Amino acid sequence: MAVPKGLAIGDVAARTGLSVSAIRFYEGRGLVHPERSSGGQRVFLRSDIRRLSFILIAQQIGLTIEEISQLLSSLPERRTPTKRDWTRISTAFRHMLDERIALMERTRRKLDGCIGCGCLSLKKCQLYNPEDRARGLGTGPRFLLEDVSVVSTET
Amino acid sequence: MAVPKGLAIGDVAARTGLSVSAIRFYEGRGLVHPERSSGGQRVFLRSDIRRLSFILIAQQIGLTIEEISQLLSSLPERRTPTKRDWTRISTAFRHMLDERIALMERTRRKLDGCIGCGCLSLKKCQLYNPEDRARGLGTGPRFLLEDVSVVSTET
DNA sequence: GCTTGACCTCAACTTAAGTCGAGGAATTAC
DNA sequence: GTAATTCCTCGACTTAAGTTGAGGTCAAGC
Repeated sequence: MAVPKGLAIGDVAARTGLSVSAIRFYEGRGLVHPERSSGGQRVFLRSDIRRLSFILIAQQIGLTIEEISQLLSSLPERRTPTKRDWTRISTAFRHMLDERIALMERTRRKLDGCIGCGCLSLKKCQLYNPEDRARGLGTGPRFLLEDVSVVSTET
Repeated sequence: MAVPKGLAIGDVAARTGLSVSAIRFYEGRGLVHPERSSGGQRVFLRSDIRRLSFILIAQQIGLTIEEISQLLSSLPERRTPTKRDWTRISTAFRHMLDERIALMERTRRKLDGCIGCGCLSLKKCQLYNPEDRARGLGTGPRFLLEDVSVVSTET
C-alpha cells in the first residue's frame, strides 16, 4: 500500500538485469514509456519492470524488437496490465514459439531424408525447398532459390 | 565424362541461388576456395556448388558463418567430397538442430508453466532463469540475469 | 577488333541491437 | 554547501552477413 514512488533507470536496470543503455534504447524503440522528473530524469512504474522482463524473455525465444513491440502494443499504455492482459500476450507468444519449433522440426525431417543418401543434389533435396527460407534473422541474401526448377544438370 | 571445365562465379550464382557478392564474401570467409583463371577470374569446381548449397541450408537452420566454416573445414579441401563425407557432416548438423529444438522446447515448457499464472514475477518465473540465455544471435546485452536472487521485492 | 556483358577489387553502406564515451546537469550524502 | 553519484543527450563504434557502387579488366560475339 506504499505510494508507488517510481523508479530511476538504475533501479530498473538492477531489477531486470538489463543495462541502463539497453533500457534507454528500448525507450527509443517505443517499448517502454517512462515519465520524466522535473529535472528530466526517467521515472519508471513498477509495471515497467514486467514489460522489460517480458522483452528479455521474448528475445530469448528469438523475437525481434519489432515483433516484441507489436506484442507489447496490445498492452494498455498507462494502466498497469492485468493478469488477463499478460495471459493473452503469453498465449500469442506460445503460438509463435510453436511455429518456430514446427519449422525446425520440418527442417529436421527433411534433413533426415537426406542423411545417408548423400544427396544435397539440387534436383532432389528437400532441403533446397525455399518453403520457409529467409524467415531467419537479419539481412541475409535477398535472392533465394525461387527458381530451383531452372537447374537442369546434376551437381 | 565431359572434362570438368570449371564454372564462373555467375554460373555458380545461378545454380545455387546465391548472389555473386555473397559468394565472393564466402570466399573471403574461407568457405570456398575457387581457383583463378589466367586473367584472375574465379573458377569454381562443381563440388563447390554443393558446398555453397550446404551453406544455404545451414543458415536456414540458424548456424552462423563461423559455425558453418567449422563444419566445412572437416571436408577435404581439394578432393571432391564423397558421400561418406557429406553423411558425416549432415549428422553433425542433425545434432545441432536437435539441440536447438530441445532448447526451444524447454522454453516452451517453462512458458506453459507461466501462462495463466500471470506471474512473470522475478521471484518465481522459470523463464527468468538464465539457463541458456544469450545463446542467441548477435550482439545482445552482456550483462544478464546472473544475479536474479538479489531481487527481493515483488514486482 | 571492338563492343558488350561478366568479372575484378576495394571501400563504404545497411540492419539489428546495443555499447561506449564525452560533456554536462540533477540528486543524494554528509 | 559541496562532493560524489547517478542521470541526461548525442554521436560514434560494434558484429554479422552481406549489398552497392566506383573505377577498371577479361572474355565472347559478330
